[in-house]
Amino acid sequence: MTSKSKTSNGKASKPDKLKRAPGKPLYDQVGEIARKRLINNYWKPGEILPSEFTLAAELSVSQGTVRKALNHMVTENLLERRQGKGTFVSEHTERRALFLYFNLKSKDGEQAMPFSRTLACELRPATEIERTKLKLEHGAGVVAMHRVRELQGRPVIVERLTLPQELFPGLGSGLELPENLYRFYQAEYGITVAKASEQVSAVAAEALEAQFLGIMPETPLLEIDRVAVTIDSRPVEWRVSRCSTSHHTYVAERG
Amino acid sequence: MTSKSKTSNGKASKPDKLKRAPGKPLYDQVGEIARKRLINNYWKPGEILPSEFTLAAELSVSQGTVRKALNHMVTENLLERRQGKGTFVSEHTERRALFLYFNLKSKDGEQAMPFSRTLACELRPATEIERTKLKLEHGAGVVAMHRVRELQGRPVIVERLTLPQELFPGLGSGLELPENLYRFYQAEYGITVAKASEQVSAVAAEALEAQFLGIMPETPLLEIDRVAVTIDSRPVEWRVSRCSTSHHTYVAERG
DNA sequence: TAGTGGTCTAGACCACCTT
DNA sequence: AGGTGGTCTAGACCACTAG
Repeated sequence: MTSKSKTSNGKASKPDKLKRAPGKPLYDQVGEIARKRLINNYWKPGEILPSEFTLAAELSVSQGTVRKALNHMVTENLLERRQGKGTFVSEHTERRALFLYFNLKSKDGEQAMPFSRTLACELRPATEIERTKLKLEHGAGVVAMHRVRELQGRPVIVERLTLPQELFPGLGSGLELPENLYRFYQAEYGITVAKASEQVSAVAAEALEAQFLGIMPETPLLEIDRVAVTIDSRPVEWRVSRCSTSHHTYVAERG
Repeated sequence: MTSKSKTSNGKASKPDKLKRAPGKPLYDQVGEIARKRLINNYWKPGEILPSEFTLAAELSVSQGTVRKALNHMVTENLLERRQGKGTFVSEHTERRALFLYFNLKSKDGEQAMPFSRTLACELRPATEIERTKLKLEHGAGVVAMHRVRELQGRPVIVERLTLPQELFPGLGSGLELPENLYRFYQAEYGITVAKASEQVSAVAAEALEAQFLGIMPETPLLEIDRVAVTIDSRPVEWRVSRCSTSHHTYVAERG
């Protein structure tokens, strides 16, 4: 082991030339290196990447191979390309929060911005279901929050959020939470939500929920159970939203 | 107009050479031609396409340009590629129906096949809401059907389907409907569903629905309102499914 | 062995942005 | 003018499938 370089850690420490590996296209290897650089924050949100030619030279592949790898990451919303300027690491902007991670639309066609009030925030040990959802060890702690979210001035969502305490040190000490949480996670804790899985079902409103939403108890609500994960699939947030669907619907495209 | 050929109709009648157009990449033009050939059934479901080189020669572009156009259509599930064999027009298989267009999963992890019983089927003029959903003219007729669908032997979904009569001549004359409707539309009527938009909300079970599902009236149900469209975005089917979510949830991936 | 799609390269030119 | 990503080409070689 005379070489100091490592091709596998994603650092820019003069990686060895990439070699064709059986069943492993070069562009996948380029993609893995790029992913690692995002994961370990060597490339940070909002920053510009080296040009395709620079990366190609660094990794001893052609520009077209780098291009294919980066384009794939663009389809995953990890990178953004701007002609004439360069390739940038995606940030959690307002637009992204709304289009990618907020799927309640008004039945009257309007896409409304939610406004949230945080009701409570506590630190405590994870329950069993929380450990399962967030893949936590026995004894791990969580930050648990409650919110009510309004659309067009009307309370529409009551929400319970659970985060691994370990990933968010200091969170929960009576501070005002911003509207765009994923941007907050990214900016304050270096944690980037890359995708989320949702399970949707119908439930009856409990007494307290009904009060917050200004509806009758037992009214049918849409329950969205979401686990958000990082690029490397580590769970970051468990969120259960209960939504009044009298004026809004949850939308999805299929196929 | 001395030339008999038309580059715009998607037929294989010796199209003119494609030319670079401002703001219109060649691969988009190739994609448009390929789409038209799918739309007018010049290339039929299950059939093999000419090889990349053949298409490239026909359209006077390079193989790489054809490749880019076809790959994009693969991501839209319009085509399938099989190494060493060729490129094929997608069919509505069992797999596709389940993975792309059936999004209720058992909470116990099992992915169950639905089993459907058709309760009623009638021909009648479209209502106003049906005309809106299916983009029909005043006075147009529809085929309206009712189904109950079971998962693991348990009735879980009551479903109302509405189709434009014009697109499905002869449908509704007391025939048994198959489980995979989209394959049926494709095989019997040459109509291919390419994608669908869904609006999900929570509703209370009506008396009759409750009876069919073996639950109490007023139980919260998940309502999925889906409009399915063809490659060229013409509405084909409006489907409203009301689902009991005691043992199943609707799943979606975001980001 | 021949044909197909899949990978990779090298180079040309274009469109856009910055200086 | 120079740098960036975007398009397009041409050609080489590989992997898989078929007859």
